[in-house]
Amino acid sequence: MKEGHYDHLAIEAKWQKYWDREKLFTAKTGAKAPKAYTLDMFAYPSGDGLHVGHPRGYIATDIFARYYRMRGMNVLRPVGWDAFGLPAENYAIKVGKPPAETTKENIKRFTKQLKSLGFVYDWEREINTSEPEYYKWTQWLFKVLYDNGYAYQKEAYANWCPSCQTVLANEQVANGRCERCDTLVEQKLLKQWFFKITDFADELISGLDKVDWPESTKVGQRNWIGRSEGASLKFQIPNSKFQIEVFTTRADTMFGATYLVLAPEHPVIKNEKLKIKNLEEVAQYIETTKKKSELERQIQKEKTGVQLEGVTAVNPATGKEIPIWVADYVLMDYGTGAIMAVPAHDERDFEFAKKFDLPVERVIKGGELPSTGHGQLINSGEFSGRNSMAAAADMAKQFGGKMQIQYKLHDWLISRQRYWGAPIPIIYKKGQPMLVEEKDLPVMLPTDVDFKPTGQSPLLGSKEFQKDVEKKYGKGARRELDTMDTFVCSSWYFLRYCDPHNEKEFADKKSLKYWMPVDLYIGGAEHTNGHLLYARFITKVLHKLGYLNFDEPFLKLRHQGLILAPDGEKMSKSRGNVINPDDLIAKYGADTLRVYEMFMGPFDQTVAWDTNGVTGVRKFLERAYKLVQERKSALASEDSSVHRLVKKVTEDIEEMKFNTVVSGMMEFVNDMSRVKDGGWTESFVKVLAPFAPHLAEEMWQKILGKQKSVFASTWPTFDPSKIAHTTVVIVVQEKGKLRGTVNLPAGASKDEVLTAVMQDERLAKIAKMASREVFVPDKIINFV
RNA sequence: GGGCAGGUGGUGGAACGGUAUACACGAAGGACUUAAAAUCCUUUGCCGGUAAUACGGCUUGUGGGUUCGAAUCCCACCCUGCCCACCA
Repeated sequence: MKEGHYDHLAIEAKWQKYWDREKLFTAKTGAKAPKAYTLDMFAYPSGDGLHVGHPRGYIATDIFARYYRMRGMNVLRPVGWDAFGLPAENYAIKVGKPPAETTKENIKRFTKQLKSLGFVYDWEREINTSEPEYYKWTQWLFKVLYDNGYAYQKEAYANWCPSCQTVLANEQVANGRCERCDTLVEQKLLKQWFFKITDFADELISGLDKVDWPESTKVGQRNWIGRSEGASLKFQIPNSKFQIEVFTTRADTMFGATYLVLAPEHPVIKNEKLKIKNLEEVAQYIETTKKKSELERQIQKEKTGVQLEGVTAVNPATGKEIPIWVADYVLMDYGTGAIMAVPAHDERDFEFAKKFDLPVERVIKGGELPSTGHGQLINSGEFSGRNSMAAAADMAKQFGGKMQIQYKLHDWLISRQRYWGAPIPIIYKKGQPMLVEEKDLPVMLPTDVDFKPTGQSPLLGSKEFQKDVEKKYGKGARRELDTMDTFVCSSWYFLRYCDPHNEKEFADKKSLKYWMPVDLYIGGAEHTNGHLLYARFITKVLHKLGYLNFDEPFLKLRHQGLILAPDGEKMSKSRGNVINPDDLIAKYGADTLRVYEMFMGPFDQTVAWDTNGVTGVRKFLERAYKLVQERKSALASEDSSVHRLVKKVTEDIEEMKFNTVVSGMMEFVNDMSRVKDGGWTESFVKVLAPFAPHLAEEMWQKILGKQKSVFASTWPTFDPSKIAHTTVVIVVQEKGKLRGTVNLPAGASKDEVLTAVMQDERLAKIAKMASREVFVPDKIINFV
């Protein structure tokens, strides 16, 4: 057997059992020690298991949990399963077993994988969103929202995925396609349940100022919420009772509005009383846009449209009648689904006007058309001469409009026509919805269901589901058949972790007060406009209703970077480039995998997997193991290198610069191999411990002979006075170019440095030729 | 089109006003071995120069600027990745 080799399988199994037994990471609610709530975005237990990319974030939180523990903090590091939802259900359909069964199997497999990586989760707090003990409170949450007017039902166009056979929230549609299966999404008019997230739009924006999150994530949320200030204006259709309401951020350009444009879905078009002369042509246009819709909207943005013949509207500013068009560059989703077109000062309107030869009226002085900036108003009646920015509000008011704030954010559509989710706790009686009473929660998800999606809710055929409903709620009572979006389940799970087994409340106030908010949250950046927004919204609702004493759930958020396959592509089963952690753990050990993933590159950056790099890390661990064995009994005092190492590791962990922690430890081991001194071993094992916990525990207890876990020890401190080098290398430069170095005791004066320089013939020559020199103590002397 | 993050050896990256290329991978050579693997040792930015040293020059996407000194700060441009995208 080679030197330094260790039996990772035996060592890792042994210490994993030991940590379980010792319960070192069981969180204690109410303990005096400062709390550290360290959280991963919980996993959905898919059929594929973990690939090597998944644990990257978990390794980081595990490092923090162990590090905080050693710093004497009361650590909460919980684990659970986002078990409801489409991926789990689709997998179940694929293998032809009920999702409850496959989910259980998958969780078992995931659990084994997570344990094999040596993660110290507090398994006593494990939760599973698909179990009644959990979803009872998801349903309770729905009830709280409904009772307070934050949950409502409405008929509206909704994103329908024909493949998943369900509606989707806006956040689950990307480029007009279903985020899960990439199918083109259709618009369907349906009666659905919504959460009023738009009520919190402003708070969701302002709250971002008080959290420590990546700037890109904050920007992403602000853009998604899409707040803009403007005015709502009304355009009368002559000789009718119809008015077209538009939203504009540029009320100041009203005098330049030469036509109106309606979105194809605009309801007024369907009204027969409008007497559109070319109704057939219009209907045809609407039909074609519906078909092409999202697909052709990509980059080819050639404007199309049809005029509503025989119909005009009056511009309230000019009093002139202007034409009305239908065009798909106006979206029904945003504002009122209608715009006033100002071709002189808007690029899109300009393009449209050019194509269809519509009049262009300049109302702001200067610049080539279309000019989109502000400036002095012209051709604007009594407003001419004023600054456009300052005049906007006055103008809107003058012509019957009002100032208004508009958001891109829509209310959150939470109904799903799928089986594997929490049932919505609603009963219909004579078509009227009413809440299931709290004492009757949870509404159990039935098992007598063909869970394959059909477009109808799979719960439709269940007898079990409707059993006893009439007995409780009277004749004709029927349960709501849709289930909730899984993002509802995951919008509050971090609260449940504080008190996961509570049967009376979603979590008791004391536990919430003690643990929340989450101190460090790590997960993927893809959740920016989904989970992270929803979780903040739910927190704000519960805060407003007095259930919580904070209104931001995650104080510090960081995203781990993606790990790509060695070919530089995303890992996926279909590409066949997936690297499985199980194989690596079997061959090299969990410690090696952990350290390598932290060593690969900056934590938040995308990196490609390189299995060759893994062997380098394994070699490092073996060298370290061998060295600790050799030096354990050497008598010596700690020298400056170990103080420097402790400083570097401590500071870099805090900044999440794990890659340099590892390289720092590697350098240290390389240096120490040349020194016979052994006074550093304890501190070294301690700083290694969060990264390679099994090997460090082995070193600590078996080599250094300690009786207790290394994680029960205290994190080493460093003495700044011992860090300074006693001798320093001073760089000698000529006009900034390196010419040589001199070695001197630290703190040498300029004269002492000059004396040293003069002793070197070559450097002395340079010094004599210089007119002056720049001296930086202990660093550099530059002759100019 | 907009926003954000980046561009440093053959590769992942380090340094983020003060010796650029730490650490690791890969590659080359050597030791051990019948041999291979493993391990250990040495070399490894580019160009010139030399028998080999010595020695010199160049180099952090491109071009400017600030500075005694710039990968690092400022300006302009080019390229890559991610997110958003006809949002009125």
